[in-house]
Amino acid sequence: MGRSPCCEKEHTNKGAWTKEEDERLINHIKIHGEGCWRSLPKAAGLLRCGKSCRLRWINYLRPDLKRGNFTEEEDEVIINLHSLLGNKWSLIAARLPGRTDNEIKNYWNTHVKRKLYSRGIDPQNHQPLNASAAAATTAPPADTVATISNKKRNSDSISNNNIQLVNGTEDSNCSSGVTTEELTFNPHNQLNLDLSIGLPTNQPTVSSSTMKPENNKKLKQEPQILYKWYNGNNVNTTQQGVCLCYGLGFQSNNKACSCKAMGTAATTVTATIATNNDVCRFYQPMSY
DNA sequence: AAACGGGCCAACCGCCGGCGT
DNA sequence: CACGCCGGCGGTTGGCCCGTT
Repeated sequence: MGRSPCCEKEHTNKGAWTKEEDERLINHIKIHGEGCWRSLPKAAGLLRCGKSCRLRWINYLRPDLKRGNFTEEEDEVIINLHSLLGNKWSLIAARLPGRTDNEIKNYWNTHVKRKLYSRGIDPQNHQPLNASAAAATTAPPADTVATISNKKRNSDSISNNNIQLVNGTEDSNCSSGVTTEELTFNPHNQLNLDLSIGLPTNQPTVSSSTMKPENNKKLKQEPQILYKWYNGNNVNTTQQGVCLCYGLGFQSNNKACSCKAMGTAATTVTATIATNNDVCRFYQPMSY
């Protein structure tokens, strides 16, 4: 069962946006900021669905968008992240400043796929084409393994063959544990993916021994706490930073993993080992 | 010059999760 | 706990553009 439409179908324009509509939208957001998309069209004098306004703004009108061709570096980042995340375009876009999920998705479908095919790589599972054909009969494609389904995103843990997903593990070096999704792919080596947005230091933490479902639930609501923390008294905001982590590496038992830090604004990178569960972690404080 | 076909990309659609009541 | 609203996401579509015949 689908939801009812977000707006009345009648009396709304569809299709390509006119220059005048763009200007109305830009002016409205300049004055009022990004607020309630549902009420925006009426307030801005637009005969458009709120979702349409949002999409137009995010994908086309936003001032921080980087227009133009993708660079080789961006290509490689997209390929690497897609091999880990699958079609999670919004997550991939989060690592490419100025690029939108829609743009990356289109670029993937029109350019990168072809590029990978020309390299003899199956874009679905990032395996050599001939090998992936053989593997298809014996193992699930990488997309199946590496994709965190939206439908399962809230599960505290999921075991599916060699995949284990843990949400909000507070023993991460990202002390906030605000949003952490770890993916442990464990055929023989462990391929670890750690994507998180959090606070690198000074954030109240919960010991793993006290970690219970209700605590986990509490952690998921912490973006509100984060906001207060940054804006509250007695906090020197110049010393704080949002921690944007991305870790990838193969690890061997009890040895430092070979995590490769990605991102350009890193000031330090710390790699550690979690002795309990063989999950490697690091955090990468980002200067504000 | 016209017709055709493929590529590209902005926009739409349907669904989902979070949140407030 | 149930329900409805809203924002966000990924998949798909439709129309424009451009190269080829």
